[in-house]
Amino acid sequence: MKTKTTPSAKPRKKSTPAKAAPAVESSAPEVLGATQANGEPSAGVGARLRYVRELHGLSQRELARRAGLNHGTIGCIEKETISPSVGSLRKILDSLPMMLSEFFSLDPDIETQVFFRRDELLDVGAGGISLLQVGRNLTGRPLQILLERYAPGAETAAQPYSHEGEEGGVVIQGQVEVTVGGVAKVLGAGDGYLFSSRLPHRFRNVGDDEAVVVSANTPPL
DNA sequence: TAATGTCTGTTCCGCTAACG
DNA sequence: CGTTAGCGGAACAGACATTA
Repeated sequence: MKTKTTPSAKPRKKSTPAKAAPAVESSAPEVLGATQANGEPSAGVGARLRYVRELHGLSQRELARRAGLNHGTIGCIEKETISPSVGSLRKILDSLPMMLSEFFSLDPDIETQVFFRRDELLDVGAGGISLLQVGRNLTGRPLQILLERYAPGAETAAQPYSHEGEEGGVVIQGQVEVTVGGVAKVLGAGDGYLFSSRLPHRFRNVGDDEAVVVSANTPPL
């Protein structure tokens, strides 16, 4: 259909930028396929890239310009006719900006989901604490909503910890000792809290029954 | 008409097998 | 073990097709 009228007479680069980036290269072929490291099927790199690009309102050419790649390469990646090297993908994501881990945690099918059934909540908790997150992927979102369940005696950490952000919530059931900035308070059903996450804080179920808290965190932990 | 996406042909690089 | 040729694939430039 389309014929290339003149063979490329321009001198080509001795090495492509992607392959010249030593920080991300290894001797083994390092390309990115359509499955995650854990082997689970996932949206392909192409679908993810298209999703992220459109999320940022960029055309293939604009994204290519920012990343220092050819627009045809972006198109091929999105159509999954090629698997980008880690170097190339990194350049693309750096131009957005986005981390590789964020990119591969994206699920374009879920990102647009508005309503979540109970069994669709993602449990991000551990150690006697169930933290059911609304939405499986919060990339690009400033807010995290959790349904927290604490087994009797369960605590978020042995020592209070701090981090950037704000958090607040309401105790639905049970007795939860909330320690913020060295001040401890036992909250019961209907009680709430709101504080800067920069203050050292800790949660502990001091009751005999399971404690339930609905909380909001920004940014997501 | 400009912007955008797709396609084709070419070049270069890395891997692998064959060979000395 | 080192070298070399062949092969596959990433990335490129540029042209064509589509759409607003």
